[in-house]
Amino acid sequence: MGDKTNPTIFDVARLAGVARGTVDRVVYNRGGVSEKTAGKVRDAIAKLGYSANPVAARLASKKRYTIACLIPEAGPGDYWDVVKDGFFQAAEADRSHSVSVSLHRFDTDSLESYREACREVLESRPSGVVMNVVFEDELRLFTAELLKQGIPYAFVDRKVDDLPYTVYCGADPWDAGYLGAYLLTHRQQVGDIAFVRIRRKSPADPNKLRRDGFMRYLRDHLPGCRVSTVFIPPENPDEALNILEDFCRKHPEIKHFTMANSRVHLMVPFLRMHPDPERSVVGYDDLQRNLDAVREGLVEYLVTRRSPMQAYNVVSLFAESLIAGKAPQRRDHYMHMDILGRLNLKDYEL
Amino acid sequence: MGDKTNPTIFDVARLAGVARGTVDRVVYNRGGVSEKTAGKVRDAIAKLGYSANPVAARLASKKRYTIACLIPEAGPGDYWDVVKDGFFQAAEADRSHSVSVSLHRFDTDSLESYREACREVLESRPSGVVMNVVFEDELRLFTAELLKQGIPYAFVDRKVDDLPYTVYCGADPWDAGYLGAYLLTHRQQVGDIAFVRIRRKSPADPNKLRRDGFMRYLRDHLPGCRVSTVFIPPENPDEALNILEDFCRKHPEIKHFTMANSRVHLMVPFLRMHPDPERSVVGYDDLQRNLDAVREGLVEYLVTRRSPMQAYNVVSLFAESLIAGKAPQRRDHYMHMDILGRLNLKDYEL
DNA sequence: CTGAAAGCGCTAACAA
DNA sequence: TTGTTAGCGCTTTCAG
Repeated sequence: MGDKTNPTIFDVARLAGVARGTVDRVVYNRGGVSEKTAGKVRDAIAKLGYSANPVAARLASKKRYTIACLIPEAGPGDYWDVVKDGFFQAAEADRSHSVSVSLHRFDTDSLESYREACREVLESRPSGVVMNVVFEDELRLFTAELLKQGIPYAFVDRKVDDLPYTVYCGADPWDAGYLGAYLLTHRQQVGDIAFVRIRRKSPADPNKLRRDGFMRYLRDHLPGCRVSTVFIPPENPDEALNILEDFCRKHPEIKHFTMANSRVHLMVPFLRMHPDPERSVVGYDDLQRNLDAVREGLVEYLVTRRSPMQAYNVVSLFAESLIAGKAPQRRDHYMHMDILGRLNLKDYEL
Repeated sequence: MGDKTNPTIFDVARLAGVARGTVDRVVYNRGGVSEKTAGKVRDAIAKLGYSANPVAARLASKKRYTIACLIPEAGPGDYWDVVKDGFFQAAEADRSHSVSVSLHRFDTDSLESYREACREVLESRPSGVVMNVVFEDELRLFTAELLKQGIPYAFVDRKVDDLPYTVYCGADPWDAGYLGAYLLTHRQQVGDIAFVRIRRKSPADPNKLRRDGFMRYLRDHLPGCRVSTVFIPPENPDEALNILEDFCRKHPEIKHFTMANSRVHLMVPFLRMHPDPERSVVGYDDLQRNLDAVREGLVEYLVTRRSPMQAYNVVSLFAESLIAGKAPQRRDHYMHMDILGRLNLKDYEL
């Protein structure tokens, strides 16, 4: 058990008969090295099993990386707000201050605002871009431009599979929907089900896959079950309350409710005013307001993944890959879906 | 927004009018500094808001820390085996190779073997000790000795609250039991319940708290419910099968089973041979064999926390604190309890 | 008790 | 295209 001290760039240089700088150049393919010497260096690296010491690299490097985050606008405590926090936490966790994060937001109801945000991102000449998928066609145009400019990008939450992104962190929305349906109906006497949706101005529909998964579970396990949809406005609690009350007057037999988006907390006023021990509600995502609703017993289960951690992960993995100058070990990071109920809420945190 | 470059040890030294080495001495209270200069240095540190750059520290430091892990013996894939993997992963993740881990195991049925293991640990003169709680009285003696020798220690999984440990990572076993009872009985027509236990040679009972939590839930929510206990041998699958078959012949009405330890997989042969759609089984801990049982539909829910990650966390937090030479930011790290069912198993991993 | 200085392994700017 | 070298911020040894 000799000194298990790792080979250094110096050892490689000596073995290859070149200077340390040259080794560095080939390790990070910075170019400007003849194929012949590069080969010698690569041989030496292989022979010694060398891999760069990231601690030393970070200390020596003064380079700064800026990651542009292109995500939807959100009010405080909303899903994308929490995600944003995760981004910044990752940047702050980098004690060497070599990575920073910039935010570019758009209105999910306005393609024009998305275009504008993309333009902004491009202008800021970032080292990389982290984004979500909303307007897929436009996004393809955007990534084409990024590719042309040599700017790598990563996806959070949703992705477009056939694009050459660097990393992805997220949970499969279809599976989440499927699980949600299970939690809502399993072991239950189930009549019909109410699917509560958000009234939107645009036809964008970010939660389609969750809904599909949900419906698929029902088709598989409760073929006779009927689903009624009801739309509520996100910005007007009173109106939402009225609509839900109205809906329940018309469908007094419906005891099972779900929402596919992250805002099941919008149902809270209604649920609070009309308690019903037979009712079950299942929602998604770990917003504080949703957790509160579970704690209060208004929502039975939440299907979640750690959204801040998910966001944290993309930027740290992405940054790592930028700094290391190479693709990450693993490209897709599927987050585990958590089942959150009143009894396992206590120690749920980032 | 000038250069937000952090103050360095050099800045502090200059402001305090001392040498860098001296600053280092007071930062890590290495001693050998007059109170007067130490005061000046502390003032300078406060004024500049200085905090050491861990990247540089790690690079410069040649010191090695060895963490002795004192845990029960375990066969491959058993709970403590998985935990052990987490320990080693944490040591490996330390690219600077400054921390290493050593293993000291004992037989949970033998106080003498525990004493022997403690002796071993002491002889190895480790920088710190990570351990679990089995023989509490003996453990108190051991920690007293550690204290005397100035060796800090951390707890994993279980702890003794009133001891001056450095860190703890674990989940509250009582809460886990409470949650398990909920998952087993909620929304169900519940008759009596079978509590399957491991036959042990010694009176040690590591899962008492889980059982207490479980029982408490029943008392709170199903006061009429009766619980029958059945003991199976851990090392003899055939006998276990017979015992369970026998038990079920005598109690055909019992449809709800649970085990408080990590080895619900011991029931698999029985469950496989006697399928019953009305039966529910709830177990604990994320052993591969348990996950397989869930995947196969034999066990409905598992209450888990990420055991490898939990182990990984103690070691890295503990190591961090050893290296930094000070108590960690947070001492108790309660892990979130996961609810694992067939539908959210897919992306469950470290 | 305190200061000075030689690294840790790598990066990046400059020279050759 | 390649070599050289001055740091990055901290630790640690050796003098004083």
